[in-house]
Amino acid sequence: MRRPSRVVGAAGQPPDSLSGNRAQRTLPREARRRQLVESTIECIANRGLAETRMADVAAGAGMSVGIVNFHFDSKQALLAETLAFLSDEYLKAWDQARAAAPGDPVSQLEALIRMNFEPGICNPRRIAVWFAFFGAAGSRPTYQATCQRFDDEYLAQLNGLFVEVFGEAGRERARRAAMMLLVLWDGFWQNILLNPDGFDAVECQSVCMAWLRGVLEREAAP
Amino acid sequence: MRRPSRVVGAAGQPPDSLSGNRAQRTLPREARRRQLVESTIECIANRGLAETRMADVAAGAGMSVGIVNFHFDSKQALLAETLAFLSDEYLKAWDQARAAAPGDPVSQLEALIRMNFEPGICNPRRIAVWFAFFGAAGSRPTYQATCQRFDDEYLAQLNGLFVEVFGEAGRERARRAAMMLLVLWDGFWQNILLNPDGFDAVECQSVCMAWLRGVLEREAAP
Amino acid sequence: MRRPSRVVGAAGQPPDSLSGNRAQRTLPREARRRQLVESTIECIANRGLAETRMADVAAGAGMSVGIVNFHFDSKQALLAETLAFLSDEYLKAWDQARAAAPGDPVSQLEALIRMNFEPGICNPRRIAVWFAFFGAAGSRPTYQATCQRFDDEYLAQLNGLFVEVFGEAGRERARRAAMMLLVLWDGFWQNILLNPDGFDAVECQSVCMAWLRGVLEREAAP
Amino acid sequence: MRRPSRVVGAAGQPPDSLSGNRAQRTLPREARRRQLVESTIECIANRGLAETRMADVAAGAGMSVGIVNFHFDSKQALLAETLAFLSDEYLKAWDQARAAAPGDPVSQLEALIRMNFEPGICNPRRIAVWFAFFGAAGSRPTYQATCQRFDDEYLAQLNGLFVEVFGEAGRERARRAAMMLLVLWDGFWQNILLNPDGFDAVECQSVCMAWLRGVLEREAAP
DNA sequence: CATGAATGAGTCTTCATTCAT
DNA sequence: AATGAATGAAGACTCATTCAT
Repeated sequence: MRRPSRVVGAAGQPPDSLSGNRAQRTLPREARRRQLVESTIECIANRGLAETRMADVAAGAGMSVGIVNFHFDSKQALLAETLAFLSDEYLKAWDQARAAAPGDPVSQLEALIRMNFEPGICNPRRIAVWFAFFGAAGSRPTYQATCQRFDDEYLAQLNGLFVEVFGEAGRERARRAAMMLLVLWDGFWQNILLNPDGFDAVECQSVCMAWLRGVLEREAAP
Repeated sequence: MRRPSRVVGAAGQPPDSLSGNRAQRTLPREARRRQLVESTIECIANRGLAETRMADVAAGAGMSVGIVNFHFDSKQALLAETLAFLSDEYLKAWDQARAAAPGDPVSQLEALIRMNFEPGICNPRRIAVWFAFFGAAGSRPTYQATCQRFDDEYLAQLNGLFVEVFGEAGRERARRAAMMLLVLWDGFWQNILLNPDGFDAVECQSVCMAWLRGVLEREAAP
Repeated sequence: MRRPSRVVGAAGQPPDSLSGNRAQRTLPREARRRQLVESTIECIANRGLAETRMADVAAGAGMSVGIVNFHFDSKQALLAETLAFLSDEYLKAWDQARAAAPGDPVSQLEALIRMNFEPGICNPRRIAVWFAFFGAAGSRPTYQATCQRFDDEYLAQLNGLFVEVFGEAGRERARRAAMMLLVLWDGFWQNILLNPDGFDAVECQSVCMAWLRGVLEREAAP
Repeated sequence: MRRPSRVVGAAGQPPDSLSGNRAQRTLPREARRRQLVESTIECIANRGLAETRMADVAAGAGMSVGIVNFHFDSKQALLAETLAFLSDEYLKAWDQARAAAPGDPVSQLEALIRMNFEPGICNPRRIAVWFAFFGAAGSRPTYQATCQRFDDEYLAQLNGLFVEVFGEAGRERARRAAMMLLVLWDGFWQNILLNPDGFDAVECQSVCMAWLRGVLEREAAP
């Protein structure tokens, strides 16, 4: 666990100093919030959602407990923000993957599959945090809403890509393929979390790719 | 030293009261434990794992708080038992599905797919509870172990069935198909939990079936 | 810990049996109470007064919890009875020691000193129980009263013996000697309890005897 | 997740309130711990060890329950600290008594006797607390260890003083005298606790002094 | 009489939130 | 803004006592 490292200037410094590092002393509001959210992610990954204390989060960020409640009205707000942060991170990775890939639907799909098993997105800590929220989502409409909203969006995009592949006549096939792909990601993530010895990201990715090839071949073949 | 909690019971009530929800005074040990586990499942489904109080569980079972700790040494023990109960229930459904189906591997696989989306197994309450435990598994080795042990077993059985289908030469294909099927179930469950409007059990089952048919056709075709 | 050994007849036996062992089935009330008191002493010696549970006492006596409350209205009553039992046991040992010794005051005093360090009276378990009650006596007038009443009696008797030795003129000396002896016993007991490595009963007794000899010599000498 | 305990404090009260029994908001860590320990002593004296509740201790110190666990990890830790505090207090009184007295062994011994019956050390409340711990010591090795360690030390010091008096040839007499004195203190304390009507500190002290004079005279006489 | 499951008030402990400094 | 001691409601767990069987 990170030791509390004073982010603000050395304490010896007179508080009324007008020197240039005064700006440092008060980090931008957003930077502080970001630090706290990342500490929250660490804590949840390490100890679980229910075992994450405000004090742990504060200590992990090298701040005092008071400051957490200063930046987030309540623990619930901090957790909601943390989930939003993860969602956003994933959304950005998604958009970036599409933007960086060639425009043809197959390349786009392959890029998304790759993205979903990249270490930055698909690592045990991140997955543990996602599932901590999923576990609470059953009884927390807020979390469920956040997750659902994104799912709808991703499903729609995947659907669009498969429609490009299968054509208008393959609308139903496209829909099912989109569902399959979305579900495969979730399922693999879950198994990477719960059965890390049996599943590793590289193989999971390759199974997804193989599935995609199969789907496309059957399209081409008959 | 504690004072007697109740010197005279709410004994005004006639013993032949019709309020049937009052549990019988004495019941077999296992029956009581079972009642408490089922109340726990209800509570977790309703309020979540972290928000489930011993008092809620007791109230849900129409008992007093003391009796919960009488039958389970601690809240953790109760939760562990609840997960074990769910695991066992699923295992029984699995075995029963296989036993009731014709012996050929395809029938067996179809039976398992059907089982996984049957209302008794795949309903929002049950899934919420499963995911509550998955969410905590990231930080609770006990839960992870319970989940992992079963996963290994199911993966092995699915693998065996697909080997029967694909033959010895298709060992690698069988392995991947087994992983795919396992993962599909998990992924669909997750989406039924998080996006109930977008996914319903019937359609999920049909997508799984379609996937299976596709896998088999490709086996038969070339 | 003794295992619960059914005192009553084998359960197979018809309850309405009129056979002779029926008398066995229901042990005399006093015998039952005595068993429970002795179990209480064991428990207090092993775990302490505060850590002694009614259930422990019952288990130690091989009975059910219900029977304890049947024989003693409350835990307090059981504890009070236990202290009374110890007091009585000590009183009997005292009287017996005096009765068995020659009538001269010195022999009587020596007999009492010997009695106070006999294994039946002065053993770590008994002492631990005594001090458990002394510790509570500070805040429990009932205990204090029991202890005080006996102390007064013993002090008076010792006083009488020393008056016999010192004569009417030595009334004050007798009073002080009596106090000293009473206090020596208490103090040695305490040290046997708290510092068993530094104090053993045999040496304590011998120091008491030496003190007594000293007192008597000084009487004889000048 | 817990709801805020108090959204708006009883803030109507002006900060310059005269209710002096309200502790200052922030005080040195040690000062707070000290306050709590002293409240603990009061509680044990009033209600006994087993009947002392954390809430009582907090209330007695004019603080909230939470702060007790903030300064002491558990009730056990608080009690252990309280015993340590008493031990330390006694040790200091002991050392101070010796330091303030003339260097000759007899003066030292007299000073120690006086100290042991001074109101600051030998008062009903303090004694009740000591015996509460002694009573629990039988089943709590921690307490026993604390008591024993000091006893050994005091016995050694007394032994040293009596050796000075009796000379090398009187080693055995010195040892016994040391034991006697230690034991007299304990015994008198016990009787002051249990039989306050029969024993008062002043007379106890005088009996000890008389005993000491007797021991010394016998040394001088023959 | 005897049993032991059941009851529930009481206790310790935790921790989100507040607020004097 | 920042700190961290302080607050106190809430929850897990204990255990004397009761009572249906």
